[in-house]
Amino acid sequence: MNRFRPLPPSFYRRPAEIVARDLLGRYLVRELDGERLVLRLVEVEAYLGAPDRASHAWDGRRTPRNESLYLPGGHAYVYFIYGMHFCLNAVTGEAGVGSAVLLRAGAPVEGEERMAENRGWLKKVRPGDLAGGPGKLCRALGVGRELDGVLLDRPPLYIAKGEPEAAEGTGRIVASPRIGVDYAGEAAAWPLRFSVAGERNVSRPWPG
DNA sequence: CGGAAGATCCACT
DNA sequence: GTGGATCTTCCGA
Repeated sequence: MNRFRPLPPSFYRRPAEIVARDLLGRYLVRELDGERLVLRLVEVEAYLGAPDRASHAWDGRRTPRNESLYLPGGHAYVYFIYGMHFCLNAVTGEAGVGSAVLLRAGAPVEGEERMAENRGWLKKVRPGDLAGGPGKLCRALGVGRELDGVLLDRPPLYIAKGEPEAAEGTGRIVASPRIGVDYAGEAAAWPLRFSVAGERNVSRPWPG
């Protein structure tokens, strides 16, 4: 049987924080030039949409850049940030909500060599840091603007069942405040960053 | 219209 | 710990 069967769109049509936890341990699969690149998701963040000041959809904001954030759950939202980097999200909930899960870090499962090549000028590819951060993750997988708005249930980009952490209970899942959102008032403290305890392939250590 | 800052990362001190 | 890369959006003049 296929180890990399995609999750259906219905998986994503739930609240972002539920989907975020459920995504930990899943396989993020990218097919690139006939090659299969696979990361096991170890760090994600939930963004809640209009009520969440840290979200690109805060207060219902709509711009050309974030348009795909309002698609139905199960689509990709890829955006360009700091004039340098792409970030990949899985849109969650129903169409028009604007909630999503940012895929922050993954551990290599397949295609590690190619992913290291993709990193290119984002060099310093050290063990445990191949995709340890949202910009690095996109760079490693060759994810760019052309994948903004695609459905995540088929090649060339999908998320497969993998080895979900949530299925083991919450013992291995750590919740903490999101990274780089200090400007977001109360929302900055919401514990919407989720990572796998003990994983070294994360963007930053855990608090405490 | 201009300046500032951002869901980032790297090089250097 | 600081500065730079330089796209996109926001806000004040």
